[in-house]
This record gives sequence, structure tokens and C-alpha cells, in this order.
Amino acid sequence: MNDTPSENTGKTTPPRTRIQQKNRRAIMEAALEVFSQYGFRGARLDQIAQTAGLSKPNLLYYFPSKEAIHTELLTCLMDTWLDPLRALDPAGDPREEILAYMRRKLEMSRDYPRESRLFANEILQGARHIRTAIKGELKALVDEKAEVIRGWAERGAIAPVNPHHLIFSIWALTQHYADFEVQVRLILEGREDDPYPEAERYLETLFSRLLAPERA
Amino acid sequence: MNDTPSENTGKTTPPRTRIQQKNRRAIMEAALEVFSQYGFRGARLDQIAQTAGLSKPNLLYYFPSKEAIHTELLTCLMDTWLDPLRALDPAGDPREEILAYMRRKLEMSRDYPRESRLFANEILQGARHIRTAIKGELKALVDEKAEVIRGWAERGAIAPVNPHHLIFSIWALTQHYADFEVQVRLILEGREDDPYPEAERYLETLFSRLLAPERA
DNA sequence: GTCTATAGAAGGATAGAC
DNA sequence: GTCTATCCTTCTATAGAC
Repeated sequence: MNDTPSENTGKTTPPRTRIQQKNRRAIMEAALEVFSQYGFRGARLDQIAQTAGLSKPNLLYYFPSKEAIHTELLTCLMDTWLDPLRALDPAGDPREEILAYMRRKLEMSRDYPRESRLFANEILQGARHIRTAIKGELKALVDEKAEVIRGWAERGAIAPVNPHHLIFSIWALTQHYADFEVQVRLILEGREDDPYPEAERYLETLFSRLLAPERA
Repeated sequence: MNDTPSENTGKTTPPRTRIQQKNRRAIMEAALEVFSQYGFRGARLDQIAQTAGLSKPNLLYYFPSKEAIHTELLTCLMDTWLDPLRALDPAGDPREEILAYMRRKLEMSRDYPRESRLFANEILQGARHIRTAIKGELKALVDEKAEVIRGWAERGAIAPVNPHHLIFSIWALTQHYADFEVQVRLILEGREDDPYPEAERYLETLFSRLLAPERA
């Protein structure tokens, strides 16, 4: 997931051979599959090993422990996970930037639902393994972008809103379709086979009306 | 949680004595605490027993298995969980009814965050134990209320929206504050000690602007 | 009804042959 | 690097005394 063998600073164990790279990838993939479904405590090493096509001891040849796999997985994915927000451009058109951010997040839910559920499980279960990342990296990024949004609202480019809660609402609304996918699909059964086209239309309407500056 | 000793149909084991009632309540309370934090697979019986102030074997005197505790808990809470939506009154003022529903759901998140996380864990982990309830009870209720909302939109009492996704969005936005409470609080640290007052203001603005009929 | 003790299965992790 | 075998811990669940 982030196994660049060259220019490795030594922070994570650098994989040397092709086969190691391949196996480490397979393990990360399997770990994502299992951890995203059951959370850390509910996940079982045998399941990860089996999904990765390895024996349990072989799995533990690559990583020292269950916790190490989990930590590596979260660390590798965190950056990708924050990219959509990082891309929010202070110089762009305010409403379009926010709508585009929402669309990127909705695409992430559609294309990477397991990643969404991995973080959902982790936070739901107390965020013990990513507390520092939330308090540091994520908080800093959110505060920075919230400041941008506040500026847009102040100069009247968008309707006045609480920037932090605006960001929360984008997370909540888009991630809901990944995290609660089972429920959404069961309820929409017989109406929409794929919830995402309607979700996009609905969320575009929602944020357009919310942010339209020409009112009150 | 639902232990009316009289007029019990025999569906769940009817508690006979005072002490049994008290202990069963304590177990349900402890089970809520633990299952909501770790999900079914991650939860441990000792933790539930300890939290309930009972020994592990004593816990299993009241319930035959871990699964039985979990099922009982979900069953008991499901009704309460759906009450806010049931209360949506087709005869009421459309915008006010939807806003009131949102407020009730937000209050549920604030006052019963563990219940929210219990269902979140369950659905996130595949909804294996409440599949039938979702496909049956919940789907029927949602479809019924969505029809009401569709009627309101058709006669122009609210702006046109997809009723199902409107309901999803109310769930997503309100439950987010319970399910992702840790993250919300960490990010708002130094700004808002209690996220709920601002959340209510923000969500009222959001749904007011979304549903305002006098536009387009 | 409640406890101590423990069976029996499953989980995480290691040893050592190949 | 990978496997078989296995250790030790933890977990669910039960037996049986009180």
C-alpha cells in the first residue's frame, strides 16, 4: 500500500525482494478486508492469513503482531484518506470547491467502501490507534480548511455556515453510503439497485441550497 | 429495557422475581456498554459480567449464550430506536415535522449515544443479527414515511427532494455526532466543549434551506 | 441463585524442520 | 521463506458445591 523499496527512511520495515513486496501487499489487502468488517478486536489472524493465501505463521513472519498489521494499515491509508480534503483549493470557486470535495468523498465511499468502514470501525471503537493522527494531522488540516471556508462565507461567496460542522456534514453524508451500505441497500431494494447516482443528485441539491449565497 | 413482567406472551423468558428483573436490567445495561463499544465479535463476556457486577457463570444463568444477550438487546432497543420516525405526523406542518424529526434524532444521539453506536457497529459489521428487522419493520416504516414526504413535495409544501435519501441524510447527520463522537470532540477541542448546540443550529439551517419551498 | 472450578474450543504467537 | 507442530492465553460455556 506504500511499499516503496527505495528511499525508505527505515520507519517501516523496508521490503527487499519482489516476493516480499507481493506478500506484504496481499497481507495489507487481506487485513483491510477483515479489519474493516470486524474492527480490531473482532478480527481474527487466521482469517487474514487465509484471505491473503498464507499460513498463520507465515503471516507473522512479515509482521510481528496483529497490532503491527493494523497500525501499518491505518498509517498507509491515512494519507489517501485525507487527500480529498487537501485538494480543497482556497483559490477556486467557493461553491464549486465544496461541491467538488463532496463529490470526491462520495466517490471514495463508492470506490473504497472498505477503507471507509475501516476508519469507521476504528473511530466507533474509540479511535485508540489513531488518536494522535486525529488530534494532530487531521485536526490541523480541518482547521486550515475551515478557515478557508470561513473566509468564503465572510466575503459572501457562500451563505453563512459553521465551517467545522459543514465539513462534518460532508463526512457524515458521504461516508454513510459506505458505512451503512448494507442498510441502505436493504431499504432501497426494489427501488434503486445502485444508490450512488441518486445519492449524488440528492447531495448536490442539498449543498447547493445550503450554500447558495443569494438568500436572506 | 423492556421487562414488563405482566402480560408477557412467552416470546422472551419472562422474569419472575424482583432480583431477576434487577439483574436482567443490569446485564442489558452492561451489554449495551460493551457491545456498543466493540461490536458482537469484539465483545467479551467477562467484560459484560464485570460491568454488570456479576460472575461470568451467573451471567450465563440469565442468558444461555453471548448471542442470546446480543439478540435480546437489539430486539429491545429496536422499537425505541424507530420511535422518532414513527412520530412523523402526516397531518402536521411538513417542514416543521421534518425538522422536528431531525431534532428528535439529534437528541437521541446526544442522550443515547451508546444505542446509536450499537446499531452502527451491527450494521457496519454486516447487520447479520438485524437483517430481517431492516428488511421488514424498518423498510416498511421508511417506505411509509417516504410516501408522506413525497406527497408533501408534490403539493409544493416542501421543495422537491428524494424522500428516501432525505431520511438517510437525517440519519447520517444526526448519528454522526454519536458514532464519531471521539473524532468530533478531538477536532473541536479548544472550540466547542459540547458539539450539540452548534450541531443543532447547523442542521436546522441545513434542512431549512434544503426544504424551503419558495425557490426555483 | 450464586459461586468456584474447569472443560473445551479458539485465538495469538513461537520453535524448529525443511 | 514457508511449513508443521505446538505453546500459552483467552474465551465461551458447563459442572457441581453451597
